[in-house]
Amino acid sequence: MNKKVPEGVISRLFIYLREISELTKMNIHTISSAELGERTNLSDAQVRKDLGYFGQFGVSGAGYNTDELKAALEKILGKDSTWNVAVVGAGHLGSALLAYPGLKERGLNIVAAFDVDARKIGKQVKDIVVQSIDELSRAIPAKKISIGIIAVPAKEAQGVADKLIKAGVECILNFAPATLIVPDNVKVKDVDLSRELETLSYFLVKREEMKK
Amino acid sequence: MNKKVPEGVISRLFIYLREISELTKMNIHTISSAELGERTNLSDAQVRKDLGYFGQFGVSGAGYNTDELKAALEKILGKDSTWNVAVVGAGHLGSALLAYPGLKERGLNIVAAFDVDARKIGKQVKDIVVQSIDELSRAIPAKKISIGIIAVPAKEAQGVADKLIKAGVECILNFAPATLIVPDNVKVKDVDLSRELETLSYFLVKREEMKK
DNA sequence: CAGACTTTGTGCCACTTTTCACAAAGAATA
DNA sequence: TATTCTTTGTGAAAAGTGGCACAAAGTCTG
Repeated sequence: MNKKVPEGVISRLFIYLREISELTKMNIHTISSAELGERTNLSDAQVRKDLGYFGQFGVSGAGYNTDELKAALEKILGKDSTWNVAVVGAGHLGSALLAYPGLKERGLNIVAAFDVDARKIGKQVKDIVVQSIDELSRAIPAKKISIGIIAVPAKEAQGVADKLIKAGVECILNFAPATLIVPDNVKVKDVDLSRELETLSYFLVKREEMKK
Repeated sequence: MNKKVPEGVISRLFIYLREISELTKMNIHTISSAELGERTNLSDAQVRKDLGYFGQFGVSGAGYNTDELKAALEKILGKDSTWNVAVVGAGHLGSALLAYPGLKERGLNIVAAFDVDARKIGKQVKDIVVQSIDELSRAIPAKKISIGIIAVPAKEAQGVADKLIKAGVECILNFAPATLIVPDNVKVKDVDLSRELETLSYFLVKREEMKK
């Protein structure tokens, strides 16, 4: 059963879970792959195939029981476990993350925040007090933090990544527009907001060209 | 020359441009595909193939002239044109975007912000004053806004998207964890921060399982 | 309970994207 | 200038991903 599961599948599984959770709240207890696909802008075949990586959850002729599917997805995706997260960089973006309630709901607890800027150290957002980055190497193992979020300017990103990894972090979500070089056993996910927008703008450029 | 260019290629072209810009600043005027690949965590072949979609920019035996490649990439990616952007939702994330300096540098001008919450209307971030969402349909065409950013709770996202599209927006960057249904001629890009983190956490779950 | 209908699970095919590998082009050297 | 070395550009092979289509399994109806 251990065929390699593409990362896109995992991402979509979270989308299905989100949708199914809505359905159970609305007291809907059955859904077909076609309906679920419609609600998520995906094809029915894709829905079935994605689920197929992990087992058989449906009933021929009837579809999926939402309660069972919800439970199954939560188990697959590890929603019963929680993880401790640190945010490095307490600027606008870092603060927005600290204040975002959606994460705790999903088992992702931000338990520490760091910054170099003396003016930001000591600042409190919700129940987190921003610490000096010098305390990072002690705090990460002490608080059993396994995910680090980098929300600092591009120039500092690699240095912060190195510190986080040395302190024992296993995954990094990188908001800095910079390419991080990390060891193989560390997982990095880049989220580059300006690049997303730039890619959209390229679409507009292309469209303008077409008009001519 | 009009073979279809995969979207991933465009995204990487922005990465190359970012890197090349650094190099020119450092007075480095030549780079090989191998080096550029190393700096961006991509293979040399990928670099060459991506560039190959748009022409021939290198010199056999020598590599690429960074100044020329920079100019070429800027032209390809439409960095000479600028676009007007609106942010809907002036919560933490929306405000962070309003304050983010990186966008203007890249030709993306946030020229308006909207919110439903009376307490946020009138709030000023940099030189933008948050307006009532009721003014959206007038402001979008008046300010020639072609990109909309949705930074509102999931429940309101579809409604906001409909308003934006009706007002004439052509692209949407959606931060809300919701699936948007839009017409074919509108381009949507989803950025779901909690899903990114959840995907990372799945990686940790998997790793835990492996240990057993 | 028989037959019609619905929907799953999945093998197979088509398409997309990446990697390989090498001839051709130019640089460097002596 | 001839020879060697480096690096590009690009067809062709490989890998990855999504969609089709249909047998099998179950539901529903009269």
